[in-house]
Amino acid sequence: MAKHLSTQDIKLAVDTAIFTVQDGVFKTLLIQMKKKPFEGRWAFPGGLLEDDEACEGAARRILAAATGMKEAYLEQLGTFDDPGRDPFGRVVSVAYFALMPSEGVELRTVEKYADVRWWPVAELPPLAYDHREVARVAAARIRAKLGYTNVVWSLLPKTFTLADLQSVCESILGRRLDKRNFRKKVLASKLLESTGKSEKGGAHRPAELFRFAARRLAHVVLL
Amino acid sequence: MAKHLSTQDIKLAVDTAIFTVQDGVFKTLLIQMKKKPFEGRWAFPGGLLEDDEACEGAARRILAAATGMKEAYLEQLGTFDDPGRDPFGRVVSVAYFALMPSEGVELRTVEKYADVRWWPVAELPPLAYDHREVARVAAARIRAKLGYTNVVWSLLPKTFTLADLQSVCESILGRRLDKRNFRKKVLASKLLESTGKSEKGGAHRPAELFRFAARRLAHVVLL
DNA sequence: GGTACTTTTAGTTTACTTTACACTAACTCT
DNA sequence: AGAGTTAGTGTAAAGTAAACTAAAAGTACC
Repeated sequence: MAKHLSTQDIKLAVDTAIFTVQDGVFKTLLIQMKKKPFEGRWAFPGGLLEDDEACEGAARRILAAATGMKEAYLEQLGTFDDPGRDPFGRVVSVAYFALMPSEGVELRTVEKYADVRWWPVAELPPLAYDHREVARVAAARIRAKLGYTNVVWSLLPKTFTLADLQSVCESILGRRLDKRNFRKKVLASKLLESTGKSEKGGAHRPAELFRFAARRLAHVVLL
Repeated sequence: MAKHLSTQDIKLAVDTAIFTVQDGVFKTLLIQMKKKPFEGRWAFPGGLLEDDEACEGAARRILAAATGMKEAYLEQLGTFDDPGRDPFGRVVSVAYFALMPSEGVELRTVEKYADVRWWPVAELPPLAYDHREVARVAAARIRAKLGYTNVVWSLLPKTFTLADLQSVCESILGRRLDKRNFRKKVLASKLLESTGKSEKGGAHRPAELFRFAARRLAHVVLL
């Protein structure tokens, strides 16, 4: 029951929290803001929703603008709408999270921002708006999802070794896994197929290179 | 990068999908619409977000208006924003789902709606907007959540028998569970405590009445 | 060219978890 | 008192998860 007519002076924004694993560290992309009152503060990239634009489309737009990559796993995280979250007025944010391999990404600093960087998820700087909460929710979702789906493919390049795969899982979970049990489970899942090739280069036995049989989200118990 | 200034003629609505289990059937509350072009169609109750109102508050307001109940489990489901979802214009809907016991609920038909009814989730009528999709996502989330949390308390009255609890789980999952294994797991979880009383009334051995030790969301494997 | 070094690869045993399954107990109604 | 109905209980078998050690295949160095 509306007591007063809703003027709906509410704006809709989309924020995209982009995650990767780089050098064995679970990281997220933050931009450094220029405008007050958040001058110098870090935040997830985002922007207002354009007319007739779908939120997911906006999230992809933001993703491409920041990384130059179009291929990434993208999922809606949730909507953050605390009336006090934005000092400029009532802005409701639909947050998405994206997962991508770190290989071949060149961060693009655009005019709008002072800087763009990958930050270890475990050591984030103070964030603008309610982005600390967004980060918390996103990391929890990703960790959980790793356990009951095969999303991890979205963080790896086209081919990879079992050690690479295990390392990515360990980085996100923040704990070590048993190598033999890990290999057993992953191979038994039939999600991977061998490329026949192997990775040369180290002073050790070369590792077989695998690829994912299908890069589509499926529910599987992997860990 | 916005090509044109965002006029943001976008409106924000909140819809609340309310679920219960009644007579062993998993049901959801639908209202019948009066206004065209959805005249006669069924939909989840909802409405525009008021200024300075938090989405969750709006969801609670809608919940109370439809059922008279204030106590219910409430969780954000997701935001549905397909530009074509509402024929009246661009309306983005933040959807919530609620779980409540069916005992003591009196549905209130308000002026705004032609009718209000509980509908079996398995046999929904044609729905307005994209509410079919909302229903699908909500039911999937509830079923999944039943497996790794204790949300089921939100569907039961203060005291209940183990048979009641099992019946509610079965109704939502849509499959039968083994009585002895179910009792074993539930009792081992330490989530329940006995009230000491038992349920009289049937022409059979009376069943012990239990209550939940804590009515707070926790992660537990129950099924 | 041989030896030391490093990482990959593979299988078994043990503990635990899950599933399947059938009878007795307690009460009501006639 | 007997028939009918639901509540309440344990055990064995199968499957899943966890712990654990040694050989294979390459490179680097001498």
